Amino acid sequence: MKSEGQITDSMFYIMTALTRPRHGYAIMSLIEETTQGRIAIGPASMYTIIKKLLKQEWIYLQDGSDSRRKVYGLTQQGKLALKEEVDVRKLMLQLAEEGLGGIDNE
Amino acid sequence: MKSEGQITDSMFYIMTALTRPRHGYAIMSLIEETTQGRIAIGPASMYTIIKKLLKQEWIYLQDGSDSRRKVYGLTQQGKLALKEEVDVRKLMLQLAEEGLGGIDNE
DNA sequence: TAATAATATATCCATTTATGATATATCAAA
DNA sequence: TTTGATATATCATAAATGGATATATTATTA
Repeated sequence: MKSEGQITDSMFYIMTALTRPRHGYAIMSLIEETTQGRIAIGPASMYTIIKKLLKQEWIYLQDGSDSRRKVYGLTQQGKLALKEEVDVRKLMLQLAEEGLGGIDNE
Repeated sequence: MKSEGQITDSMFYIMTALTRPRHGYAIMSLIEETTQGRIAIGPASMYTIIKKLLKQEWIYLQDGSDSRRKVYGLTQQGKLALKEEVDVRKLMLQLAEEGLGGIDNE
């Protein structure tokens, strides 16, 4: 895929979870619960992506987080990036639904 | 992510494009055009994924395809898989939109 | 008609991403 | 007090991705 910082699936899911400030473990749980276990991001992926998002300044570490519960949130940049990503994903979803809807035969 | 055959972004895009039978080059073009260039899948990724989807029997090679234009389409299995994926993606999109909508402050 | 551009499939290989396994520590509950 | 849940973190490996490149065909156009 193109563009410097492509938003991967996992990044998208994590950023989505962070539209409300959450700590890492809560992010994983939310995604797993929301998708009824169909998508699960393990700790390795999680913290890899968290690091990347921090460096990119799309998320921030909330002040007052102790080492036990590190709470992250989306920065304004992060929100903008997510908004754009939502638009692209909506487009593709629409296409998929149109396609699936129109074909009942083989 | 979990489950044997996780559907990646690129797979999803390609499968979406194949809700209507298309040959490889047309798939790439469609995705690039639809997303206004924001997502582009190169030939390397394309044919890697095509192979995988064929093996998985989520797509089939249409009879009568010559070596110049190999037309692929979704199998019933493929359609089912795509449908499920659409549902999960819809859920996450909804979450993202709710989250973005609700937060205007920092 | 010769050359050029667009169409189309295909693979090599380096890079980037993702992830299972594992470690460590804290807290709650039985 | 020990078991299970919560929570962060990393290593080593596996998987996915993409740029570059090769090759062939078809269409265009000078």
